[in-house]
Amino acid sequence: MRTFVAAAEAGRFQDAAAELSVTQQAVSKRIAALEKALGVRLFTRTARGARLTVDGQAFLPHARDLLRSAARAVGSVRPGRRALRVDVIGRRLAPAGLLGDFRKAHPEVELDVVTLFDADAAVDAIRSGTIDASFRAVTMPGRQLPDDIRAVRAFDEPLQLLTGPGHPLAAARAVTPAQLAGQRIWMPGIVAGTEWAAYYDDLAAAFGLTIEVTGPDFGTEPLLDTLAGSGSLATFVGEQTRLVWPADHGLRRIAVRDPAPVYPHSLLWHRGNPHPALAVLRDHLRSGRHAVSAAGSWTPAWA
Amino acid sequence: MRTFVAAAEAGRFQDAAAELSVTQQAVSKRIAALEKALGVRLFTRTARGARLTVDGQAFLPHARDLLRSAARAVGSVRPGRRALRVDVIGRRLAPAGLLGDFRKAHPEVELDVVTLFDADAAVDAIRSGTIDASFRAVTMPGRQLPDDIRAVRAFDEPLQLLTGPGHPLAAARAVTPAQLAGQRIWMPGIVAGTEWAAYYDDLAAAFGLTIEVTGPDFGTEPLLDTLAGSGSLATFVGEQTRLVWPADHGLRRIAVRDPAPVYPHSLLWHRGNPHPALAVLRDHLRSGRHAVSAAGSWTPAWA
DNA sequence: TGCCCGCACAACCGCCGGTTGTGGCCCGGC
DNA sequence: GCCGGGCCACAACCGGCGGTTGTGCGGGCA
Repeated sequence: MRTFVAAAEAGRFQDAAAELSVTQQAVSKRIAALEKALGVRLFTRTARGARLTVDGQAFLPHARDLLRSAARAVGSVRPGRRALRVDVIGRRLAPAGLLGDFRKAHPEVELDVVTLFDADAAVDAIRSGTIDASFRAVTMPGRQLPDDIRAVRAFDEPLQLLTGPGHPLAAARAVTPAQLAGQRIWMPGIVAGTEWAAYYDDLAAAFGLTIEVTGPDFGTEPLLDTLAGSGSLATFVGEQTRLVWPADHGLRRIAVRDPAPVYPHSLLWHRGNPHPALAVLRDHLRSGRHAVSAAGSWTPAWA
Repeated sequence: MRTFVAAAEAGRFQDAAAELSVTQQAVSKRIAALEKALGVRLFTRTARGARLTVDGQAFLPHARDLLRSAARAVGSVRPGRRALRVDVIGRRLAPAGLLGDFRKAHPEVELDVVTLFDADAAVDAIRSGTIDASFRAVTMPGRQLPDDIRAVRAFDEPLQLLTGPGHPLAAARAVTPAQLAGQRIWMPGIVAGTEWAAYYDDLAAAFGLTIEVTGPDFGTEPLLDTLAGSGSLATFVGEQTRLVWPADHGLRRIAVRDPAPVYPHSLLWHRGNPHPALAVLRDHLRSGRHAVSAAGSWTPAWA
């Protein structure tokens, strides 16, 4: 591909060969091999060089795109000056959406999103320089952040109740946490010891809820299927969580108010991290309308 | 890259090897070679398979992107079911911008834009199936379209006058063609015998203009430089033409009215072309607000 | 603790992709 | 019209890349 682009730009195989530090014959063989693989002729050979055919013209922007893609791929892991790397809890949760907004607002910033196992791994990765920042709960009960880690409360995300159409609360426009006492709240896939488990433990204790965090995580589709078919099960989802409906199950998202439980997303980073894009991200968080803890909301005491 | 993605998805080199119909050792060597080339470790090898490192997680979406890019590249020249291929006169002129809008409105359509030498080549390419459609002047004086070519007037693009700050008309908000009689209009790079030359010939004859189409085309930058430094030269540009200012030269774009010369862009295609995206493009042209010949505009008699 | 699964290393080898050498074609100049 | 030069294709050659088979090793799990 690189040879093709070089030849297209130079207009002559010989110049492309010089550019790539190979012989003209090597360029000729490379182009011939590419043409054979594609089944079309990319250049018309003349006595004064090689000009693109129509197929070649159509192919050229795709070839450039592929080279750009390859450069971005290398740039994402290049030691030293790699792209900004941010850890999020889940790809479909609010932090991931926020990073999507950030990407749109700053398309020039190379950004990679990863998901680490837990908050401890995230802190370790931040300290070792493996990642640049992490969206996690700022503090866990009984845990203390190391001195070299900085954190800001980035934004709070209200929780909503997700139920099937047969649930007793399905028709409600909003519910209070007190109304949920006694209801079965099912949160499979929550690993004990993580900040999510701590959050839901506190939430359950504060309002007398029954939250089942047991059970393996089979993915969202089976969860949604089960919810849709159950008349008694419900689960919590973040307000900004984007679900992919496998089909229309008649699922209902119901606001929770008085007080509204909100999940406190925070941004963690290393004190001495010099990555220029990190400052851009922090500015974006500050300048955006990422409201923090409106009145009438609930967060755990440790947040 | 394909091996990396397969291994990341499978979680085990052996399964990826089966998927790719090679041995496990080959996959191991490929991954090792990629890691060596990148200078980072992409997988952590365990007794139960291979899991992505943080670097590997960051790399994975870029690898997928590269594979998609490669598939698009192949798709652009795949004989039979290739992407929709449309010829435009110039990459910075209105038809190219229109196709950009079309791309945004229909991101699912694979679209390639090419530029053929002249209208005859475009018609030949349409008849031979090399391209699917062409934005060209629908008819040339004295020429007749073949029976198997369909054409619709797609949209008319008003011309503007482009001058430097020292030009006598630089301060005008609008001019009439009659005012331009005697002024030097410079249109380098227009090849005699093309529809552009015919258009400007007719325009010059209709209003007594002096249009110099001679001279080779050195690109837009030298043209803009010359215009900016000249107190007497001017040129025509399409209203929707996007110029790249090399620097702020104080260039002025001045509307032309009473009547407004408009360039009649048309879409040409082959009667029997079954490409599904071609119908989408034609629908897009019909449904959009691509006004044709408003009152008070001028076009050549042959349009 | 022993088995077994899964990846790495070693040795081997075919062929891919580079080189040098040469031929042919097209265009421009004399 | 012939000659010359520039540019690409073809041929022959060869080293090493990338595949194979065979084997070693380490870490879970019974």
